[in-house]
Amino acid sequence: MAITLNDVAQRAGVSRSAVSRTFTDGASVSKVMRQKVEDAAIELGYTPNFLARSLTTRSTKLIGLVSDNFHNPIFLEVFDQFTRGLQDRGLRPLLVNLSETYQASSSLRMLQQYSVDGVIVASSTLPPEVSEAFRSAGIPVVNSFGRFSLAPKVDVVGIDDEACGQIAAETLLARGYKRLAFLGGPEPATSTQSRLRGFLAELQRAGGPAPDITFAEAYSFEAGRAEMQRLLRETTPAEAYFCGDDVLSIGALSAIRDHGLRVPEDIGLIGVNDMQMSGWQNINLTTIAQPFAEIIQASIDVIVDMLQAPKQPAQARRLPCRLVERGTLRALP
Amino acid sequence: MAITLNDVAQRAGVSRSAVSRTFTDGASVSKVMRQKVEDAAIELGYTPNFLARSLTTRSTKLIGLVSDNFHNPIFLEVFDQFTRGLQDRGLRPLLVNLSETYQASSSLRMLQQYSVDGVIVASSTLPPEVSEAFRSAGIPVVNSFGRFSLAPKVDVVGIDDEACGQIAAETLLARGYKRLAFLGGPEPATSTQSRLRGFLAELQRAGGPAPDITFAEAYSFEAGRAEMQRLLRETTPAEAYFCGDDVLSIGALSAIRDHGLRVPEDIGLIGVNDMQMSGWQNINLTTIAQPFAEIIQASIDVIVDMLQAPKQPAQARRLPCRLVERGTLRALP
DNA sequence: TATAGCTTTGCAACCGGTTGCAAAAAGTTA
DNA sequence: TAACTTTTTGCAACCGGTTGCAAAGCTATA
Repeated sequence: MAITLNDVAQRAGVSRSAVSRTFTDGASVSKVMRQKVEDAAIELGYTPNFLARSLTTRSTKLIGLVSDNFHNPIFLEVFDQFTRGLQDRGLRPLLVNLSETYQASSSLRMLQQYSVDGVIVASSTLPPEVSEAFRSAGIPVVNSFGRFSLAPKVDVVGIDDEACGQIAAETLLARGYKRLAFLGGPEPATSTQSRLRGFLAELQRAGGPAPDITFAEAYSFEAGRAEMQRLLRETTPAEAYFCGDDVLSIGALSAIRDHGLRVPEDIGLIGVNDMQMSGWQNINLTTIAQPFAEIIQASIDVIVDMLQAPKQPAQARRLPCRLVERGTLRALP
Repeated sequence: MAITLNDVAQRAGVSRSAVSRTFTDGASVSKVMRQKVEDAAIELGYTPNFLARSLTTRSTKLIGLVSDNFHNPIFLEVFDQFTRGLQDRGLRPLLVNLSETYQASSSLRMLQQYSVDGVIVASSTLPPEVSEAFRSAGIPVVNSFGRFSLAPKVDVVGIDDEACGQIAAETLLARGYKRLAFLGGPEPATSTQSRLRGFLAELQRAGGPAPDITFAEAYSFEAGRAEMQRLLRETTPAEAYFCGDDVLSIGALSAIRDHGLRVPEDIGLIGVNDMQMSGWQNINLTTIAQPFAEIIQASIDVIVDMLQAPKQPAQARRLPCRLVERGTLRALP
């Protein structure tokens, strides 16, 4: 059915190896030979079978892209950039959706069966064991948006969550907010914990007051809204909230406005991520930007390096965040 | 490095075929044999190589998922559901990002090289030639969210865009709006044209007035906002706008509010899609829902059917849309 | 023109599996 | 127990490629 190497060889009247060689760069073929083969190939519409090739070359150019984060709007940007970045380097993303029902272990087996060259685990919420399992299986892996650690078991590229908390604290204090609060993402998430730690440390250093601390159920609009509704109902709200991420902030924002209060006049809000939507004029969220492009670029670089020279010791990279000022905090005095 | 069939055969003291047979269902193996092989396989940690297998079985279980729509928030939901649906059927999505810089033709060649079993083109904006190229190459293909046609060249699953326009017209008229307008997506997009046609037809049928007609540059927040800003600046706005899609509507909404007008008191707005965000309380967009889940399910069914019995004549399926009432249109009188 | 050195080519084995076929083993029946 | 079925098993060829090796073909030098 499909045209194979043999067909081309026969048509061109040469050996199979000759055809193979014209299609692998760096191989030695004379001009005449190459011409004959290419003519035949074009005539027949031949394209080499990558998977058959992978059998001997031991490289499929397939990269497993696994994530559990198919609900947060930031992931549109993340997928877009990952797929483009991989494509640009001749790699192909094999997508794995690791939502509740799917076992991490079965995804490992599956990606093994497809002989992926490497795996990118793009998630800030999956436990480190997921990435570690790939590494133990001998598959190059990088955990994008993962947690920083000094002696990581797998390569990690992410932001400096503590610095992020610190920036939030500095920003709020500089604007004269006194009663501060932390409205984090899911409490067990390591990103939540690190941001909280950085936030508290900076407040303490600056001699600021201890903030209220609560957690939303998830990094989602609904969870942010629900938690803020609860806070407005059951507590005296703080002057300003440092929220777990942008989508959560937007949920909180909607709860505050529905409660008849104004942002930033009555309550200030600062998020994390700077997803595109946060810049929309009807949202206009002040936030701490994650350098998505850099994180993704670096993750791909790490994987590509591992493909060439595997087995370097694992390393965690922290990329800096930066404040993006918009309209949900009052101005500097 | 990796454990192969041979290793297991040797360890179990049986032939290669025996091992192969224990791992292909429907093959004849005795209990004793199977036990021996399975023991050896577990001991060695063997998993069959899917790609090597595909060489003879001619099935990779790989499905190309190609899209150019990595910016519209609806595609998060779409990707989530596609990946899960495919996974549930033992298929694997190989993602292709067909943004500006990438040629459709090169993606065809690439997917051919990876011997994908089929391709899903998930886009309402890519030209039909993209899907058709796959079909001519003999690869089963379905165009999800594509344009309906009576004699399609490839299988299509989408909504009834004309009915969608009709629903919009009925809805607006029923609420007593008089000066109506159409603020479509990109003018050349076939979805835009069909919705407009349905909209106009229904208005005419009902004896309503002819609407203003303009188009945004893209299905995006910025484009919707920019076009609505222009309309507010250069024209007397209509009483209600039927917008190209939700994200465009939200852009228009932000422009209207920034202009000091209220929705729905001064201007009404109805979108298309019903993406999750449209239900957020601070957006609360009245819209016409696309049945995403059904479209995706049907698309996967179509592909799966084609894998079993290829070469049915192509067919276009239209799934019904339905009105979702929220807060951007005034109430029924 | 003979010889050495380099490049090009084809052969055959291999990558990790599957599968048709015939021989061997097991199960039935008389 | 012999003859006949049916099931299980291994052999060997094949899927579509790559690659080490040695033979063949060229070019350059003496």
